[in-house]
Amino acid sequence: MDAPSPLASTARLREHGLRVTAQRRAILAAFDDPAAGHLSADEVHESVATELPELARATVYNTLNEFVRAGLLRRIDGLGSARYDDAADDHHHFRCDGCERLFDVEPTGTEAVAIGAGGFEVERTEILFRGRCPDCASS
Amino acid sequence: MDAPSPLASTARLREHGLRVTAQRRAILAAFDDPAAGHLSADEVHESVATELPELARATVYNTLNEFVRAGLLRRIDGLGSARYDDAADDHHHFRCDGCERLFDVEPTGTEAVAIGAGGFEVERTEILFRGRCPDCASS
DNA sequence: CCGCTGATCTGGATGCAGTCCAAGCTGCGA
DNA sequence: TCGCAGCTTGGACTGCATCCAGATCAGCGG
Repeated sequence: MDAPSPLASTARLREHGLRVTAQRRAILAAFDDPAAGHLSADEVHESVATELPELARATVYNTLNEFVRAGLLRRIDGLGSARYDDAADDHHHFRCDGCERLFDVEPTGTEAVAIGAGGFEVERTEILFRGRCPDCASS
Repeated sequence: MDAPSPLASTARLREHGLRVTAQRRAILAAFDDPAAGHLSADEVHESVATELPELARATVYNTLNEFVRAGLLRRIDGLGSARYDDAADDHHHFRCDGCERLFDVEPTGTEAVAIGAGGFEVERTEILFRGRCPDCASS
């Protein structure tokens, strides 16, 4: 298993051609906790507050956008506010119409999906399932 | 082919258990033009303005939400503002990272996609492709 | 190791999609 | 035709997100 550490954050930033700053390391590190998942900009801001109390909200927004552009994070829309996801492991999502929660899922048969024709160069395929989660299904 | 008409709008509203009002018919009719596609709330408001100049913005928002809940329309997030799509024909989308445009596509192999386990009751599967559209790919 | 410079950070103002609310209106079932 | 639950209105309001100008800093060349 890969241990999260300041070193790891620094390395990942450099690999993606980004300058390394304390702010960027802290923001990226907020996504190391696998239990956190699907953080909003304000949750990131809050999560980093203990380490960097001065961090401006604008910096969080700028940095998250930058990370998405660089391919470090994925942006998830459709919940009230934008949420972000570690792009490293590629999973997909299930959105419950009952409790509105978002779950990570790993569907099968995704390799078969393709656009027939048209000259589109597909770089990524995101699949969103909707319906009822196990909890809401039994009620 | 199915001819768009006031009658058709009225019937579709009733079928979905919705009250029929002039506002609702006009808003639903805005999606009859297949060339329009992916309308934002304000574009709907503008499109209906010639017929119903008094239509309140709040009504457009309320009604679009209602239509999505009823299954008449689909909501598309991720562009600057929310956009809406006729839910009748089920297609998927391609988002170009170059020009930011959204295209309708009809991928193959979608039937094979499924969530292995976990007790999720899937009602709908939305697939979003990302990459470069034909125009942007050649540049 | 030092200084430069363009990228980054700050924080406060600003923009704007979308929601809320109270009052008036209306579709439609009885 | 009548009544009322549900719809519409419009103006106020919320909150996510961006913009801006000045201060700061990472990283490179010397």
